[in-house]
Amino acid sequence: MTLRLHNTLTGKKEEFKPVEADHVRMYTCGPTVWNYAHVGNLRAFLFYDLVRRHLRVSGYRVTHVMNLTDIDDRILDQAMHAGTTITEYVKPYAQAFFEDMATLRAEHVEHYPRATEHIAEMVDMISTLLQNGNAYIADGDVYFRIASFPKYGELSHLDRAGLKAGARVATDKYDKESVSDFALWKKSQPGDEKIGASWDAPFGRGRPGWHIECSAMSKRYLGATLDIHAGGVDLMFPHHENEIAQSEAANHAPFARVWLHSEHLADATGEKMSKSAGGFTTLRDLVAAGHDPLAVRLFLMANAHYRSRVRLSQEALHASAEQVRRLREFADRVNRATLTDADHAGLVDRTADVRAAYREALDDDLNLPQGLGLVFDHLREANAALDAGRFGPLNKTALLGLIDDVDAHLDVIRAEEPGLADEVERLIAERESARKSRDFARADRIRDELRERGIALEDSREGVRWRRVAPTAAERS
RNA sequence: GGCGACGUAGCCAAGUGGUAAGGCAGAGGUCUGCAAAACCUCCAUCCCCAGUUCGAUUCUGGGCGUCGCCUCCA
Repeated sequence: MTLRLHNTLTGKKEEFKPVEADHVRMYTCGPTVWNYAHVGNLRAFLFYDLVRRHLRVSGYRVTHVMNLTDIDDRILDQAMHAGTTITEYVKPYAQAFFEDMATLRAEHVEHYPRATEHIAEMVDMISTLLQNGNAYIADGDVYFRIASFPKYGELSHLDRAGLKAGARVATDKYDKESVSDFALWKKSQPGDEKIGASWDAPFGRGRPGWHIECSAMSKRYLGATLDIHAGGVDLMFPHHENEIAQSEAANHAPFARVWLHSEHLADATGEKMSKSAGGFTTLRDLVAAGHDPLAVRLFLMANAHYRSRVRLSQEALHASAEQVRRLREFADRVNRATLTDADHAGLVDRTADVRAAYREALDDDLNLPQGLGLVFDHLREANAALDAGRFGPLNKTALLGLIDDVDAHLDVIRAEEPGLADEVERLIAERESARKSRDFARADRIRDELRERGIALEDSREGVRWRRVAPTAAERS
């Protein structure tokens, strides 16, 4: 069982081997905090979460860095219009990002560096590039000289000729040597000082270009060579390509050994969800519409393989919610099961098989959808054994193990429920006494009442159970 | 114009050279005071055409369709 990952650099699945045997250094492109993250962004972030969780399952120690881009053209524009500084402007969105990640149960990563707090590192790297002849100053701006880096285009498999033939390469309004040279440093513009977007540098006062932050910050926290660098497919070109050029030209070392790119989330019409295009959905929108964040998590992470496009839809979200419900229902059932002396031996064996197969699916380029399919298939057999009363201690142990394995990635099963409110408990007791006296009308009234408040009751041999469900339509309107 | 991906049941989706996981939705049952949950049963021949092969959904070529990147973007 070895972990294999699809490396964009080679276009193939490769056995994963970090530089240091038991330690993985991973850098992932985080949010630009100029607005709320939309669910497409969140898909990428949850993909990172899947990667880091599975690396840990695989026995690695992980040092994971996710940057926050807190300076870029959009932020500058917005801060300018709002009449505030970029630092102030960005605050609520950075906070919202962390809230969203917490809501979606993404693990905290080791470092969340912000671009504006690492200007010194960027200035250093730009200086090096200038000294090495990989960069030049033109009219106060500093550009990377692509002609000095022959490997340029290797990641995105775009050749220079293709770039030039591109219909929409920016017109040469700057004094660049080549149209595709990109900015490392932009000289201060009139309004920049007022919004706090200007810094001193040996090559003139200004602000960093977009790409340099990732090169500088990854080096600062992880060193010159990363084991894994991940991001959305749209970052492949030019962002990641530029990172490679800057880092390798400055460090004279390979930048990232494995590149992972997650596919887009499409909106309901099938088009890429994009902030600039207007229509996009945030986590807050979905929650406000009554969707369970855990269902959103499962949908984004496991509805489809990370390298295939998915379309956001009510049906798919509902299907994910049902899957969460079934998994939790099952875990609960296993925990409460009345055990028999004899185990169901066949089931014990098959649970072990499924655990192994699940692990293999994840090891095969993180195929969580396939792994989950195996698990659901097995749930049926396990539930049948539970129904039949053939369920012993080994069965329980094995199945709890499987649940743990799955939840190591999904983290939707054992997410703690809010405590049982006293009032709910009282109403359940009340309903029980009504049922005993065969006053079913009253019993049903109580159950309906709770249902409207988002609590479903279920009667079973082991007694009454309750669980949280989406509030009914009557409740929401 | 260049590069690339995808097209599997009503919907989402995994997958393999030997006649296609799983989930949602739907139908019929078992169980239940009624429900719910759970279980049982049913529900596809994999866009089209040609080729390779004993055999292709899976390989090759062509076609049609959808989408992405080449520009800020997860």
